[in-house]
Amino acid sequence: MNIGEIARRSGVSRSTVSYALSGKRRVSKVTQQRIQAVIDELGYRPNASARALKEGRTRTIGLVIPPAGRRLTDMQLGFVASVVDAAGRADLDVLLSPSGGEHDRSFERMVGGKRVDGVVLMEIRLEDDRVARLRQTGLPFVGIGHTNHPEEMSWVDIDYETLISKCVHHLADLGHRRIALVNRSAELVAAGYGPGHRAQTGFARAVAERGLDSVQRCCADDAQSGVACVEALLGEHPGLTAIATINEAAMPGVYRALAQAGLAVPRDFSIAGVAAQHWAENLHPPLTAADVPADELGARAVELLIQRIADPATPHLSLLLAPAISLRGTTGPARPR
Amino acid sequence: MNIGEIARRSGVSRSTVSYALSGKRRVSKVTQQRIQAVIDELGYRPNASARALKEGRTRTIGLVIPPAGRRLTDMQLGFVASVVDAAGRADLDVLLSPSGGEHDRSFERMVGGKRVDGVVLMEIRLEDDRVARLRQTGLPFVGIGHTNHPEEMSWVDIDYETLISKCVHHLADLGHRRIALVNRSAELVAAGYGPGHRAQTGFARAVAERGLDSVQRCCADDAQSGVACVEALLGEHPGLTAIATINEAAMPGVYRALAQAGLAVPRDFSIAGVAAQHWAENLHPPLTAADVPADELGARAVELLIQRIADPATPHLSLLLAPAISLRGTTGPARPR
DNA sequence: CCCCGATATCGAATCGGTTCGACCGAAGAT
DNA sequence: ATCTTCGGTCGAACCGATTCGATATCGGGG
Repeated sequence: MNIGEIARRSGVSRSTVSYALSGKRRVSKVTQQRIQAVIDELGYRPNASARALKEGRTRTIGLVIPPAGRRLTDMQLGFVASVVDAAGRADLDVLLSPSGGEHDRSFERMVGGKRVDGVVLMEIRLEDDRVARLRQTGLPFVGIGHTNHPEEMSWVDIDYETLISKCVHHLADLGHRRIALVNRSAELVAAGYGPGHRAQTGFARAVAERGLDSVQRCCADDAQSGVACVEALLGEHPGLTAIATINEAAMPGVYRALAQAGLAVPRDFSIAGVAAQHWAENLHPPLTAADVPADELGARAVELLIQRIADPATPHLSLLLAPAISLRGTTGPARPR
Repeated sequence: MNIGEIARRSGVSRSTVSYALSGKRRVSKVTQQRIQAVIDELGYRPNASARALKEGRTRTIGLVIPPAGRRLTDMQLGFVASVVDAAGRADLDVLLSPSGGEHDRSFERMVGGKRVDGVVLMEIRLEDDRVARLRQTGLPFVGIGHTNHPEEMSWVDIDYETLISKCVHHLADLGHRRIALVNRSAELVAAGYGPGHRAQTGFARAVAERGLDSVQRCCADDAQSGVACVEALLGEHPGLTAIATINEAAMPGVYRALAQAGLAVPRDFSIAGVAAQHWAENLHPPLTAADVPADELGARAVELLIQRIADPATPHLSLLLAPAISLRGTTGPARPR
C-alpha cells in the first residue's frame, strides 16, 4: 500500500501518481481517473513519515501542557480544546507534551527530533527554560502566557495585572476596605508562574491606590484547598469582607467555607475574579469575573503559530486581552460585621 | 545537524555514528567518546521522521477524544491525563484526534497515514465506525469503552450496568420507591453511546427486581442542564425521592435544583451515581458513588496497547471494572413527603 | 517533409536515518 | 609462518514519499 504499489497497478510511474495526488503538474484525465480508482480500491494514504522527511515539515504542532499529576483547570482545558480545534481546522495534528521544564523527555523529543513544525506553550513562567530552548532551536512557537522578556517571542495572554486591579477597584467602589487576594498554588508562584506574579503586582498596586487593608494568600487548585484557604483568611483577618482571585478551581471551596462561616454571598461577603466564562457562569451564585475567552485565545495562538511557521521571519506579535468584568451574583455593597 | 554532519566531524562513517547511538553493535571506546563529544557540542537529535520511515514505527500513539465543541467531563479528563502520563513513562508521544466518526479528517490522517503505532479510543458507541475502520486497517488499538462485540477488540471499561443496578438496590434498601435515572445527553444516547445504554439496562433491571416506580431522563453534561432536568423530574413526578446517575457533570446543577425546591440532601432526597473519585469527593456534600479510577483505567489501556503493538497477534484482553460504591453524604433513608 | 512547442510521463536524486554484509588488521591457535 | 577469529569500521541498500530535468509523442506551421 505504498505509492509504488499504486503506480504498478495503474501502470504508471511513481512520480505520476504523486503528481496526480498533489496536482502540482498536469496529468491526463484518463490517467488521473485510473490512478484514483486504484487508490480508492486499496484505500491508499501517503505515508506521513516519508512525506515529512522529504518535505521537511510534519504538518503537526506541539502543545505543551502542564506536567502530569496536576489537573488542568477549566480555563486550561478551554485552551487545550480550542488549540486542538483550531489546529484541526487547519489540517494540522496536535502532539501533546506534558512538560514543566526544558529537560522533560517528551519536550526534548518534540523540539529536538523535528517532530513538529511549531509549538504552543502553556503555563509560561516569568523566566522560562522552555522558551530559551525553543528560541535556541529556532522552532516557531507561540506562548499562551508570556515571560519577563515579552518582545522576544509571540504570545497571547490575559492581562491579569490590570484585571485583578480592576477587581479590587470594583470592590473598593462598593465600600470594601479589607480585601484578600486568593492566588494560585504556592509552588506555581514560587516557580515564577506569570499570572500568579502579575496578579500580585496588580493587587498590590490597587490596594495601595485605594489605601486598603490587604492580604495575599496562595491556594492549590481544588475545592478542599479553597475551603482551607478561606478558613485561614477569616481566622486571621476577621474584618475581611471581600476576595479577589485568579484561582477558579478553588471557588467551589471558597463558596462552601463562606457559607460554613455563616457569610452569605454577596450580602455579607463579595468575590470578584478572573475565570473562564463558562466556569464563572456555572458557579452558584455565578461569579462576578473578567470572562477569559479561552476559546478565542487558543485559536489566536494557533493563528499566530501558523503565520510564524509559514514565515519564521515575521516580527513577533502579541495579544494582551483585558476582557470586561461581568457583574454577576457575587459582589455587593460592603456591610461591616 | 544530521547524522552525516556528525559523522564527518568525528571522522567516521554514518553507520558508525548510528551504532554508537543505538548500541546495536560494538564501537570502540575512543570512537564512542569522540562521537559523543561532537553530538553534545552540536546538540544533535536524530530526525524522528527519518527514523520512523526506516523503522516502520513512529513511537507515537493516537488518542481519540470526543469531538471539538463538547467539553470533556472530569472523568474523561482523567482518562486523557492518565493516558498521556502512561505513554510518557513508556517514552511514547501522544497525538490527539478529536473525532466522533470514521470520516473525521484528523482520524483518517492518523490511521491512514501511519502517523501512530496504535490508538486509544475514547467514548465508544455500541456500534462504532471507528472500531470497524481500525479493525480493517489492522492498526493496534484499545478502547476505553466497548462495543456490542466485545470479543473483537481489546478494551477497558467501567461496568455501568452493574454499578447503576447496585446504586438502585442501595437506594431501594434505604426505602426509596420512586427513583429516577439521570443519564448523559440525549444526543449521546441516541448515537448509541455505550455507558448511556448500559446504564439504562442496569437501571431497568434493578427497578424491575425491586418493583419500583421509575423514570429515565437524559441530561446534557453541564450544571444548567442538571437544574432543568431536576426541575422537570420533580414537576412530573412529585413523589420522587432519589436519583441514580452516571452524569457527573450535571451534579452541581442537580444539587442546586434540589436545594431550590427545598429538598435537603440526603435528608429529603438521595443521590447515588458513578463518577470519578476526585469529582465525587469535591462535590458538596460529597457524592455517594462508585469511584471510577480514571487514572488506573487510562494507564491500563496504554499497557494493553503497548502489548498489542509489540505483538499484534496476542489474543484480545478486556478489563471490566466494577469499583465499590463509596458511601458519602448523599444517600439516606427515604422520608416520604 | 521537417522542425517546433506543448503535453504527458518517466527516471533518478533526495530527505536522514538504520542495518546487513564485507572488509581490514591484530591477536591467538596450530 | 599460516590460518582463524574477532573486534571495529565502512559502504551501500533501503524505507516511501517529492520533485527536477529529460524524454517521448503528437499536432500544426512553414
